[in-house]
Amino acid sequence: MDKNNKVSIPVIRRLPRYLRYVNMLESEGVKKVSSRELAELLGTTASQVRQDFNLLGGLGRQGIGYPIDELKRELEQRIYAETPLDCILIGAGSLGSAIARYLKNVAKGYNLIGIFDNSEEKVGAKLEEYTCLNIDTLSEFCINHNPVVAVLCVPTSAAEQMVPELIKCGIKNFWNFSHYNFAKLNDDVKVENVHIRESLEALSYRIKHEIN
Amino acid sequence: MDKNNKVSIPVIRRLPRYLRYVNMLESEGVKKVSSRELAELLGTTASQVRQDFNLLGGLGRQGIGYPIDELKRELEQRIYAETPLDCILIGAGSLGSAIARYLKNVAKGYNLIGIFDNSEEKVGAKLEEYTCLNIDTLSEFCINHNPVVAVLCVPTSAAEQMVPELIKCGIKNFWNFSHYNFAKLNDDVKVENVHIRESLEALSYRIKHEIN
DNA sequence: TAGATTGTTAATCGATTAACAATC
DNA sequence: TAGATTGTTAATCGATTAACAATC
Repeated sequence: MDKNNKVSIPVIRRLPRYLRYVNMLESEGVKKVSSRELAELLGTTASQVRQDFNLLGGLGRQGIGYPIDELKRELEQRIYAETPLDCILIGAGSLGSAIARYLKNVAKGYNLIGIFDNSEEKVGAKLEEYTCLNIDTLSEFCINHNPVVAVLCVPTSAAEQMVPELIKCGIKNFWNFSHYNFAKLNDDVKVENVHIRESLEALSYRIKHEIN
Repeated sequence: MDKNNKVSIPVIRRLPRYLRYVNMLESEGVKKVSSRELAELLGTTASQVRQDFNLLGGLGRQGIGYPIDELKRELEQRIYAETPLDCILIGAGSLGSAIARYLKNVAKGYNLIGIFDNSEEKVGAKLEEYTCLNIDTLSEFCINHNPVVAVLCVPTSAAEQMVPELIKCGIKNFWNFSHYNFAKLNDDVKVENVHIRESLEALSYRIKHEIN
């Protein structure tokens, strides 16, 4: 919509961060903030803050700064879906359980509507008030409930099988904790990867080679 | 050590990915791979693969490609610590439990030596064969066992309190799942952030604004 | 030899930072 | 008015991609 096309991925990844700090400042009763102050809090530059906020539509005022309430409203309006996004979780292991809990109790803009697993011991179990469903019932579930996001908390090999099926079910958005590679997929499929292993290995690399 | 200073953060984040694919190819019995083939698998460019692999010290051979076994050896040698890095986990909630499990059973190059929490119900409980310890015993534990990495699976407010204490205990490396901001900290402190919330919010932004 | 593919330099692209006129 | 701070353009920086001689 309108000029959002301008917003690049690096900027998008910074917006939630800004929102966190804006919320923090608001809860402290702060009414306005300058790009310099915010940059200092975040450990970035005032230039970057201004460049980024500019995309939000000129909320700032010369000599004054940015009004917290407007920043918050604008950021929330941009980030959160108007109607919560219905999502399903695939994989009810320990990570899946943690993520289910997060989606249910913390995440804004999402609505967890089902949890699936393929193992006998998991199916039927309770997770956060959800009964874990058999993966075989997935397509039927999707026809009835039309989830828009799938959260992948399964091993990569399982994701390999699941993803084509999920896409067949009409799901185009993925929050991916597996290492399944969406690279060569359709352009209209959106994926946010959380690659825990790669993060941990980057850390050991940096420790070993003293890179900050 | 030697020419590793050259390796930039973006490259470091790609190395674990290369290693995954190299392992995959090896398990399929493949003996050599060209930059073009690997690029296709990963969804990147042959140029980037060659640039990156060049930093590993010229393993490739013109007209042939890169030998899988040497690639694997070199990548592993770079990424994993010679001696596993002793680490402690702070926060035994559902995410902490999942991460403990991962560190114990999956992660290479790390050795989980203790789990801490501040809540009465958690302390004394068993997680993956570890008995959850009281956070008050942290500094004593650190004096005795000298962990080198702390994994933060606590809320941001708890991290705010904990981090200075952990640093006082001599810990300089952090795998951070909280939103505590290390920005203005000492230069010799290394942090890898896994910001789940920000990833999820970036996804909803992209869905809302149709950005791929 | 001819074909393939590297290593590496050069060109391009995009993101970050700096600068400064506009203006509150 | 003077000081502060924005919005925005220009400069810089770094990362990615392209090109090609070297060589297996």
